[in-house]
Amino acid sequence: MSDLLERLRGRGWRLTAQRRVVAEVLDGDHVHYTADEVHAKATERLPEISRATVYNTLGELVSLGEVLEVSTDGRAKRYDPNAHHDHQHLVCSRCGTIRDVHLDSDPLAALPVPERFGFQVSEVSVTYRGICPNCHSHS
Amino acid sequence: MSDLLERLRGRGWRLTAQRRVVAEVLDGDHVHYTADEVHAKATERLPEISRATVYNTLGELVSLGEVLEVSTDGRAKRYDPNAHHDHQHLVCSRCGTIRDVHLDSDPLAALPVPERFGFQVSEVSVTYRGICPNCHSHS
DNA sequence: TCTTGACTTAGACAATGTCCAATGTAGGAT
DNA sequence: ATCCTACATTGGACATTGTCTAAGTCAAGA
Repeated sequence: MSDLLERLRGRGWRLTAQRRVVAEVLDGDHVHYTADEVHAKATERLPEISRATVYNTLGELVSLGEVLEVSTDGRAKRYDPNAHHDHQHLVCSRCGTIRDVHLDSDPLAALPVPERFGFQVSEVSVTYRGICPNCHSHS
Repeated sequence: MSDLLERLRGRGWRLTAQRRVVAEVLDGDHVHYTADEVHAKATERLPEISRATVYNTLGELVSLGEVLEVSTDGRAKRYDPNAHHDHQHLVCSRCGTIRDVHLDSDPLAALPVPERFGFQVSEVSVTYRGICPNCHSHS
């Protein structure tokens, strides 16, 4: 993730302790925290970081295309640092955990042109829901 | 939609003016209101209806499988009365309007079994995003 | 028509997210 | 090394969306 910080600095991002901490928290694969979870974890390393800054920074990372915003339920959005690998999500309807998954075929191809109603379609997201093995064995 | 009311009454639903009004508001195709929009429209016909009742009734309709809950952005959930026809959604990233669309192929087939990680997948939702013709011409 | 349990209500509360004015600071300029 | 200043951060008020509860109301069966 440190190359991320380099890349952003090259784009004129001012590098602050707060931004570095947020980026560090998001580091890793299969990480899907809510904004407040990111804030809680960031607070462990930088106790005075404010909620507003975390929201701002996450929003910037999303605009810059470095992080994906995932709204799986109607609850809090989750942030996915794995933005450079095309993937979709598999969500457990019981416990809410998320897995990244990779598809066989481009879901955009499944939408016939007449069904696009003149929209310039630029993005597709596919969410699979089901019960994860862990919840299933405990039921 | 009046057959809906009949069906629900058969399932032990007590038929009240409030529930009738909510169902009437949801009547129609390509209707995707938020809960508060439903409340506003319901208020036109039944001024004293409360927000809590609208939320309750929508929740019941969803549990009964008569209405779909759609969370397209991280904002308010929208309610889709077209629950009995399999379909997906196309959302305008600018103005937020939603169209129902129908796919060529089953999106479940695009997820290879090894990518299911032992989940019992029961549901798929596909959301396409883009700029609608109206927003595009006004840009 | 009476009765009763289900329904509705108003408003407090909770969770998530946004905004703003005051303050602080990264990094280029000197 | 220090100074400047535009950009970043802060805290707290506010907004939006949704949930809960206690008290009152009513649909529909007896």
